[in-house]
Amino acid sequence: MQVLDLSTENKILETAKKVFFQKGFDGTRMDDIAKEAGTNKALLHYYFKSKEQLFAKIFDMHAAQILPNIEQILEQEGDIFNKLEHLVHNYITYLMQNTQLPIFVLTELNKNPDKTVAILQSTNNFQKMQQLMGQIILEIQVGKIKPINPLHLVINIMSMCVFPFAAKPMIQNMLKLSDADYTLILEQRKKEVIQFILAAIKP
Amino acid sequence: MQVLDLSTENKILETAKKVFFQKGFDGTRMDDIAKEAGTNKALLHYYFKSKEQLFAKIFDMHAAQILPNIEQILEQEGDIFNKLEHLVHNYITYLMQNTQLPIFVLTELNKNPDKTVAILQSTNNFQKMQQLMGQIILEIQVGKIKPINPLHLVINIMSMCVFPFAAKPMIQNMLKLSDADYTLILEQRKKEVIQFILAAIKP
DNA sequence: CCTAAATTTAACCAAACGGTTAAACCAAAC
DNA sequence: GTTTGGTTTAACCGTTTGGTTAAATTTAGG
Repeated sequence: MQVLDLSTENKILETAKKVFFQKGFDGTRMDDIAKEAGTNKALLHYYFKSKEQLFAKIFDMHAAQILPNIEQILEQEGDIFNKLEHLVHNYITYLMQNTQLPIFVLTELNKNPDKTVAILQSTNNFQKMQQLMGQIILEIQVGKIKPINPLHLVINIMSMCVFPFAAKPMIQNMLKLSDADYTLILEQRKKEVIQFILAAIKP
Repeated sequence: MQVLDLSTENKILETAKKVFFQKGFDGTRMDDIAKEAGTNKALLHYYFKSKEQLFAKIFDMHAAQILPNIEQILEQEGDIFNKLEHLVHNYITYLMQNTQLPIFVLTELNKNPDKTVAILQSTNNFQKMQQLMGQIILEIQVGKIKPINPLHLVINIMSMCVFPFAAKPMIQNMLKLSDADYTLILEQRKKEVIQFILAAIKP
């Protein structure tokens, strides 16, 4: 939930996010956004110049959030296991409040990989990832976790957290799950996923 | 690679697959397909009636392949660990030859979840999944694998296999990997993923 | 108030789009 | 060689789309 800023410009941004998230760039009509925002097309162009620029604004504002907030995790107390537990828990919790984010970002990034620069700029996530992976290597050397390629560990963690959101319709159909079932399962995964990971890496 | 059937109809189908996979339904123009197939728009309508029908044909022909071939796996010899190893290996190997398939299917399925019916029809995958999960439950009772919710195990396996294909641009950027690096990593995952899974579920 | 700037609206435009049509082409059957 | 059927083409059509424009309305400063 967020406080409503009813200025026209913000109303448009809010609506544009909603529509772009649902239908993607190509599937979205400027008129759709205008009507749903209770205004008209010319207004969108007045405030945001073009469809491309409006989309870019929405994308830039949200795309980076598909990555886990590693900075916050690294600063926390506790051992590596505690940190990973927080990572998974916070990550899934955030995605449950932004269920459309993964498929939106993944789709648009795939269609135009150059836009990845935007994600890179906003957070210097590469260094954070390097830090996390460095920490994993240290723990391996100390024998606190099993030898494992940290690259694959990181990819595994992201996969298990993000994929169930991007693949909801597929998994739901494959396993015949209702919407309520699925929400429940996502909720369970906050614990299941970290259990699975710890079982895999604890010596 | 597949043998070329140079009949116009097949040339169109081949090209349509390529373009739809790259740009999705909304991003694809009938003219794009026509030109790339070395023909013209009227031909597409002559053979396939409408954009929707042409797309439906492509989607129906390929969508089901995003699910792992469980049937083949269940029939194989060896214990559950061997079966899972084959599953992961075959699955990743197949996706490496169809890298665009996951993002294509996931995107279109998300935009129109009703189409999931098509996947359901072609393979009765639900029963196969139930069989696999039943087998997992049995192994748990015998104490051959740790107690784990088979639903989450199945989701974890699919996640770790499929996600790296759907999220290639994101992961590549996040970890600063070249295309060659990434291919190598996907190749490694044929072994890494099953290792990770077995470490997590072996008692 | 009055004015000037910012905001909002409705009408309009050209290009792009999916789709149609009628004629041309071409191979096999007679 | 002519007919017949499927195949291919170029030209065309109506609608939708992103974008523009000029006028109308609201807001803020003097």
